Amino acid sequence: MISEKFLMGRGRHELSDEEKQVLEDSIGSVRLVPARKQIVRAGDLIDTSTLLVEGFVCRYMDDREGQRQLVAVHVPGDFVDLHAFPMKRLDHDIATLGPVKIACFDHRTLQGITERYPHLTQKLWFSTLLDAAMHREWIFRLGRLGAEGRIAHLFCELNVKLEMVGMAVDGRFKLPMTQPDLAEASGLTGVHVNRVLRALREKNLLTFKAGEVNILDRKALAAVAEFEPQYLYGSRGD
Amino acid sequence: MISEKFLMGRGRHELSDEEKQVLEDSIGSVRLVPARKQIVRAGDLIDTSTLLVEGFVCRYMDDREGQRQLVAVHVPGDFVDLHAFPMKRLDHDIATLGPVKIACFDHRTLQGITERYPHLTQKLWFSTLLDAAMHREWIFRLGRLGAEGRIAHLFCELNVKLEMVGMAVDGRFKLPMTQPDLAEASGLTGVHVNRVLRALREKNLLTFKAGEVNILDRKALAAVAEFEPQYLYGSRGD
DNA sequence: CACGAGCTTTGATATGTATCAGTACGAATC
DNA sequence: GATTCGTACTGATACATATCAAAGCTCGTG
Repeated sequence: MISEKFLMGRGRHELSDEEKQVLEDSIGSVRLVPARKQIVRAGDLIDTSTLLVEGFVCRYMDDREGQRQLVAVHVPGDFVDLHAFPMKRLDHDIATLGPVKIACFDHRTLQGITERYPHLTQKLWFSTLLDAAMHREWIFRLGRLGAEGRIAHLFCELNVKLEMVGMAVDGRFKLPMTQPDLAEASGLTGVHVNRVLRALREKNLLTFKAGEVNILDRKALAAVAEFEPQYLYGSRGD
Repeated sequence: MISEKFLMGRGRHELSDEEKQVLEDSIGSVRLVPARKQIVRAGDLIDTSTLLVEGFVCRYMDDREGQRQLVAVHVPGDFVDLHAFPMKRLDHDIATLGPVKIACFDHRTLQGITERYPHLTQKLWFSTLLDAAMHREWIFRLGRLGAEGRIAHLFCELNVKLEMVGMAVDGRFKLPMTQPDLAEASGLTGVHVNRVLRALREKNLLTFKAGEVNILDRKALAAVAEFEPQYLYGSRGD
């Protein structure tokens, strides 16, 4: 099932078999996209939304000098631009990090879901709000944490998200990002990211080498990051 | 009509008279809350959502030392914690800035709307995504702008939002925030906010005195802030 | 197999913002 | 009319991060 990772670890079990099937049958096409390609440009009118099946994509905005600020990093199972369905346009760009596989959902098909499946619709809504919760956490990260905390927080978040879809084991996972990418996600320069990574390495908190993250001391890293993962689950009661 | 400002300036006209009435009739109670009171605490299970009718509220998260980071400032017409309806819990706190009037919507009532009024439901969904768009803009603001840009951006955003509901005229509006509040919204210290405000004043861009903002040079201020307001309208095609 | 482009790493210096330590002012309270 | 408390403002110094410059490394490509 192509959509099997959707909401995995965040209430996928609350979808009925019928709902899972409706979602799966709503997939219009599946595409492969190479690394470092733009998928959507800010301002474009769009009529499909994208579920990430394999690989990593990011969302970002450019400042006046063309410098990027990443606003989200997505992993398999994320409905990357579902919010474009109610919004019609995107206010930012989306690009791949590594090579990816994506599933496209036509907005007319999604429209049909909202008319016939209110519970499934609410789950789709819910998934867009998980993104909003992550956005808030990033605001906190950039507003209140120093450089080490920001980088540490990013790795903590990715680790939990990847664990939920079985792509991180024991604090180890692949991540097709460079140091300048981490800088763009953290409001720092590439040079400084390099020094921060060394500091984290020397404290035996984590290593990041050749696109491979290894979290050595999860608890200490979370402390540096002031990281509390509840927001990733939607803070639900169950 | 208590809910008359909901989506005002962002597609309220796309709601039918029936839908407006359904929304109005869904109001469970209207409450007055004094300034500087917490309305919702992070982690609480909640079963109502709050439409802001009059006044200002903010959402925020605390760091380990109890320092706040504001993640949003809300103005009348904003459905402050509608996202708590699909989410059940909040991952952050909500507090009033000045005294406010709020309208409460029971989640069971909202549930009924999602089952019977798919178009209205989509508008509610849309309104939560406007918040997400603002969150993204704040990430950009904190990640890529310096102190002057951050403060300028905040004022630009509030000006546009307040204009949409008729509460800002010609760049002038009331804002019950202190300099330390601005600092908490901008990832700065209160002391530095004070210097930044002086700089903006000396450049004849804006004044902020006794809770009253006066934007003197809107265009120049927007330039400092790298501010482009499309995101506030939901980037819609119309 | 050599080359080049982008990534990683390092050092020296510059700059922006925080921190510390107050003073001044204004509005509410007695 | 004096007092108090929060808010606004100022100066001196410390620190974190940016900027500039350059060398080494890696991997894909011709």
